[in-house]
Amino acid sequence: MARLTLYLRALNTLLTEGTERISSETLAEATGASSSNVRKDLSYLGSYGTRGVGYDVQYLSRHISAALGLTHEWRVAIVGAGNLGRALARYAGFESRGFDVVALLDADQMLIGSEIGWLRVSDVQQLEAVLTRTKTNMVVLALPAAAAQEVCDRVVAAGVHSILSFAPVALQVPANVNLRKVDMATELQILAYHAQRMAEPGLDREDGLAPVSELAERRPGA
Amino acid sequence: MARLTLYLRALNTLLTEGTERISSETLAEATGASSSNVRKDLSYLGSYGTRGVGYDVQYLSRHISAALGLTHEWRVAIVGAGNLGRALARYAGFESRGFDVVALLDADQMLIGSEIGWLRVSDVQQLEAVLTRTKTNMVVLALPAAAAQEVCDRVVAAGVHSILSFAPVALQVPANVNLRKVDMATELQILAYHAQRMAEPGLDREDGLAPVSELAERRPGA
DNA sequence: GTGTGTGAATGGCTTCACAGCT
DNA sequence: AGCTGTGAAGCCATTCACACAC
Repeated sequence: MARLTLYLRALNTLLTEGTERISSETLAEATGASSSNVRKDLSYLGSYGTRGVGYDVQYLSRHISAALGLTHEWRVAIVGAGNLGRALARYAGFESRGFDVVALLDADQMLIGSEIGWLRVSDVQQLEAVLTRTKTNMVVLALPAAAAQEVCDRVVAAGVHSILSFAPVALQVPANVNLRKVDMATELQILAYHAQRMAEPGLDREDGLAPVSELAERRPGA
Repeated sequence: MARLTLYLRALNTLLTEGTERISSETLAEATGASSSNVRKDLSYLGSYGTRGVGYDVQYLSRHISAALGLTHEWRVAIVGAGNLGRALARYAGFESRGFDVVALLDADQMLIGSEIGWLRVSDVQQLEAVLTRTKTNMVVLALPAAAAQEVCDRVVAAGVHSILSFAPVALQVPANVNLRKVDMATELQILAYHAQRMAEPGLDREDGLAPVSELAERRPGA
């Protein structure tokens, strides 16, 4: 599913380069997927390819855009104007893909009223009013764990159904709200885990221990 | 697997609160997983729980840390001192979990030599020297798509096996290198997709169309 | 009774392999 | 010949359900 967005990006790049046709194999290479993966994914959207030839880049790009809901205009508010919030507000990658950042909010009086990029920081106390006025339909939470749930509840109560959270906590939301989470520290920890496994000399020993017991026994009970 | 890091975080919070025991049910709520999920995950590390009682928080926390490789010291270099790179460099969440940010590099002469947080920006031309000097064993790529692959290759050649990329491209790395990707624009697009699906009035109609054909037919061929 | 540990069943995603169209 | 479209098979993760330990 996330792959569709990668296909779309690759296709748009190809478009600007003037490429007109592409095979599943080539598209797979460009996006890091497998060719059967590409074909299966695209077949779910309907059969837009031509056997023996490939896919028409422009035609395909248009259909994926439609399937992804990029016809809709998305108005994004970022809550939290700390390091991350500011970086996101200035990130050009959003605007270029149909996501308008329409508001930036924070609780810090020092920040409220200041300009970040082309936005003025609003007071999070006026969250509801700001979301309504700006017609926000998507919110990005870039704030500390402690404040996240409360703000999240208010965002939901204000009628926003799509939330992307960078706060390192498990937020509780009703079933009709769509919540996605990005957690950078977790990403690093997963890397650390794999790095450790790969460096582990025990991996090439030849007894028949399953990975499970191996892991359990490497650190005997404290 | 990513859940282990969430368990660990929740457990550490509980530790500071003085909680000594926890059930799979409670831990599941705190992390957004299911209780059978928690039990299965933990059973892979060995059987550290007591039937009818639950898990010992401190004991469990220690074992998960070990399993995740947090005994190792991780030295992280961030390549790219743009908005995102600077935000990451100042992000406190890394240091607190055993990841030391030891270098920040960029290609922009305007930035090289300036101070961000407690780091001085190095010239990416001296990448190899910096990585060696700082004993970096993990790299975060926070740079434009166009430059990502080249820098990535150099990082790999310099002997770093763990890379976290924020660049919106599919990077090619050898099999012995661990690469993870975080892509914020993709996250927003996935949200947009789901929001669109939920708003779709066609969802509650009663003909027997499978989702597949429904999607294919919503936008008839151009 | 309470809550873990774990086989069994389920469901989804990925890969394989090849028929069929150009 | 080349490449898509798609059933079939395989694989992994999640959920279910319950025996068992406390």
